[in-house]
Amino acid sequence: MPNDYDKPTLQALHCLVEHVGPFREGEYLFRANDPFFAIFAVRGGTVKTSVVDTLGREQVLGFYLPGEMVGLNAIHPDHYPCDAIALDSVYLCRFSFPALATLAARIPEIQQQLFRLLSKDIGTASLLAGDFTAEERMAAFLVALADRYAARGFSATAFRLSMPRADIANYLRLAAETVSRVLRRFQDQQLIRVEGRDIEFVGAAALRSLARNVLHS
Amino acid sequence: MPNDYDKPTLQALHCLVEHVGPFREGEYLFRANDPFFAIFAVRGGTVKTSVVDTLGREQVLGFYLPGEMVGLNAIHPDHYPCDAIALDSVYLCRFSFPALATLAARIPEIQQQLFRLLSKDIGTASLLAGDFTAEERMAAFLVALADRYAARGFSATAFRLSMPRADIANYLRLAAETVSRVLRRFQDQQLIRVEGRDIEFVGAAALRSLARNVLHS
DNA sequence: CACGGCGCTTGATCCAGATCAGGGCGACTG
DNA sequence: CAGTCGCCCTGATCTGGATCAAGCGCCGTG
Repeated sequence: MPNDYDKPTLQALHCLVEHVGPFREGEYLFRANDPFFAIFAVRGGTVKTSVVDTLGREQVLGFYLPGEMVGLNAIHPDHYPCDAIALDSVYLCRFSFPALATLAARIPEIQQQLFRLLSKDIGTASLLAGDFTAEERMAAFLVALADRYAARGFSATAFRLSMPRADIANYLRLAAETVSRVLRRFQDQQLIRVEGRDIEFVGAAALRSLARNVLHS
Repeated sequence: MPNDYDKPTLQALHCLVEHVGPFREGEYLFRANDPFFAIFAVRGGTVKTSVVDTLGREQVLGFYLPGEMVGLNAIHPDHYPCDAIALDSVYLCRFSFPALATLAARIPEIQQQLFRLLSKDIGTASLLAGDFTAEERMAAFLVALADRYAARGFSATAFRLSMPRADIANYLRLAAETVSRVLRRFQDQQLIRVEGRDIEFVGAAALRSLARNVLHS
């Protein structure tokens, strides 16, 4: 979250936040249909959200890195519409939503920030929507991840994927085999270096131009 | 918008709303990158939103029926991220967003309602995201439309599509030819009756069961 | 250290839906 | 009312990515 609030605002926020964790890999932060009561900011680790349909098939909705908010899509239905699962060791800040909404009414900056977070999620949700090629989707995924890491002060050219190939594939609506093949092709074309879950950008510009159409023109 | 607000709330809302229109078929309500200043409620007609990528190809993001809100996804980037185009004769209510946000800070019900509208859009944005068959997507589209019409007091079993096939196809990430073929198949299977843009549900239950997985299980 | 199991890769085949091509029909327009 | 232009339908072919089917390296476990 932005850190340019004034003193009393920070203090108020401090009162209603609660540190939770660690969650271990595979643990649920919340499950679909749990009653909605709080939103979460990731402090450390990575979270994935997903729904499972009638019966079995999982659908990955998103990944959340440190500094990002989980649970905003639960405000409307008033219960969580998806599962949230730790991909590694996850630490969170929990914000009671009723308390936060009350605070938002008193402090316009908070309200504004919430509006912005919500509105932003509408945009990112429609990212994976288009009909793009496997290459475009993969490039967009990598570039978006890099940018999000960069925004938090991590390296934008080398990082480690915290999710298995199967989850990436599912998220991008591809088969795991296709993810493998596309990554290999990218490596052959000197766009990236891949080693297991470690990614290094070599031709960031070319990668970005592939991603351009997806990251929504 | 919900109509169970108390008197002073209604009065306040009344002050910052402005009736605009009519817009004629093909006219723009706003364009991508226009500065954000207001959100709109559709009073009559149908609006589609879309983006066009570097150069040419249009991507339809959504359709808005009477009673629905357009422009919520512009709050975050602070300018409209898409075009909004009238599909027929469109009448709107325009809400200045700064004024609305100020009001929301005074009246918790308004704030809550805005949060809900925003959160709801996150959900619907991820509807078309899954990897579903052409049949599932089409069924989901028809059922969702019917439900939205029903929610506004129109018939849930017979309605007129206000958009051309090409827009439906684009929205569902299908080819226009596929839309044609699927509609015909539905008719052959006694699920619907189609005549040009007029749709009538015959086997609503079967249609719903097709749509079930998409309308997100 | 052998044994499984899991995550990842690679190759071969298959198929849903895109694309290409053509035709019909209703609505404006001169 | 003939001509044109959109929009819609239908058939034939093509293709990107799914699916099927192995193999391979790595790690935890008996």
